[in-house]
Amino acid sequence: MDYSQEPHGMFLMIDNKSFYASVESVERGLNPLKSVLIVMSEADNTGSGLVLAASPMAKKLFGISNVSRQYEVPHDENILVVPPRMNLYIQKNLAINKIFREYVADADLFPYSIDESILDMTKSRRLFGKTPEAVARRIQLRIRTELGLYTTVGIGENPVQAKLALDLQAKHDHELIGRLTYENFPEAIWPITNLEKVWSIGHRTAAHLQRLGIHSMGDLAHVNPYELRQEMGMIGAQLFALAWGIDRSKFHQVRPPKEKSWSNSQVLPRDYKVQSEIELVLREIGQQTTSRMRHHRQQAGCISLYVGFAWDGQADDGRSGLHRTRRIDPTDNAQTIIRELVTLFRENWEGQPVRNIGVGLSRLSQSTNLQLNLFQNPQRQIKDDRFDRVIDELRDRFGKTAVIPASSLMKGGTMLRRASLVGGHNGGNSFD
DNA sequence: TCTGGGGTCCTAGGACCC
DNA sequence: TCTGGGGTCCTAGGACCC
Repeated sequence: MDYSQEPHGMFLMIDNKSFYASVESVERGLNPLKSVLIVMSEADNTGSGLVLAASPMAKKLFGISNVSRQYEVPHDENILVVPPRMNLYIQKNLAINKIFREYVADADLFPYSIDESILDMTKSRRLFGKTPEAVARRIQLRIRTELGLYTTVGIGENPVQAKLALDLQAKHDHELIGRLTYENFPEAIWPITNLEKVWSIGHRTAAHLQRLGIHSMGDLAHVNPYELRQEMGMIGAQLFALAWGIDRSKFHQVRPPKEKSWSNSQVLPRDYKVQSEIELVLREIGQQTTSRMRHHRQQAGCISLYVGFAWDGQADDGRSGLHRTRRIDPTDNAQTIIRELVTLFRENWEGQPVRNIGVGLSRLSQSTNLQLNLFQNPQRQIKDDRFDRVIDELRDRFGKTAVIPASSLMKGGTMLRRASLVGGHNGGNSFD
């Protein structure tokens, strides 16, 4: 493989070790590496809590993993169980990225998720250390000293190498640093046989590769790339590049995509069988999603509805449900969007018990002035629109529970209970 | 596994147009 | 009309990530 045409930069992918659990430990004056602490979601719509994060010692001593269920967590007084405070984690994430900006220009910093960022240090590396590892240690120390948090760093010549170095090496390294280059890539990565561990290979793809006789990253690197592309489409071409540590797409894969849709979904506390109850939740979610979108001064040209059915006792792998999308005239009017959602639901639902409801808005565009629909009473439309905006404003100023539809107090409504959640989890304070 | 929640991207077939 | 070719839009569905 000739790497001379490939980009040779210096990228750091930095993540926070057990981020939520570490923040909670620091807040309590505990060392994040020594505390035995788990952050448990209190979202009670399913009745069973979810472990969002476990400290390294909680994982080691009690075998608790990040998405453990409540009932899997042993009862032990040595385990500190705390509720999530999403807003606090967002604040810490901002503080961390502020430190990163001292090492790279704004344009070379790419926050990837709440606990991961990519730094393109190709231009600035010489300023901060002799070797990439030295630069990484320096940044780690800064964050450790200022915020008390431990970070894990993957170093690569391109973003994908940095990501794999982070996931596959740094997390097991005693200095919490991993480094991949074009040169050491085969030695480091090809022996991997548990393909699911590799970023971008999920359960289904791993099984597909197994079926093709590909049992290791080395196997993947030595297939005929044209045949793989034939078999798996563009994914096949990407996987082949991945096996060689090549990142042709630059940031396209690793970079967090720009918001192109808004969606909300929830698991219901029980199976819903009554149409009016299902539609009530559907309206609430429609209202919520529309409200978020409008907050960003956008309107939607496409709506989608997801209705997941209750598990019927069949051992079917795939969960049954219906997913429908529909083009609409671009609008940011909640009543219009909700009407479309309900219509879509009624057209497709055949009475199955429902456990999961989701709403998506896409084909977004900047909403300018209200576009009047020719076929409806203009006064009514203007009034609807003004009403929506007033509600948004109240929610912005006084929180999401300031104004809720009276219908939400009815049986089946979940909005009130969920209003204080951030990302589906407890926000931890009243403003977000 | 008997249900967490919010996202994006890719593929394929049908409808429709010129 | 035993039958062209290229393109776009729409919808459904699959897969993956944090």
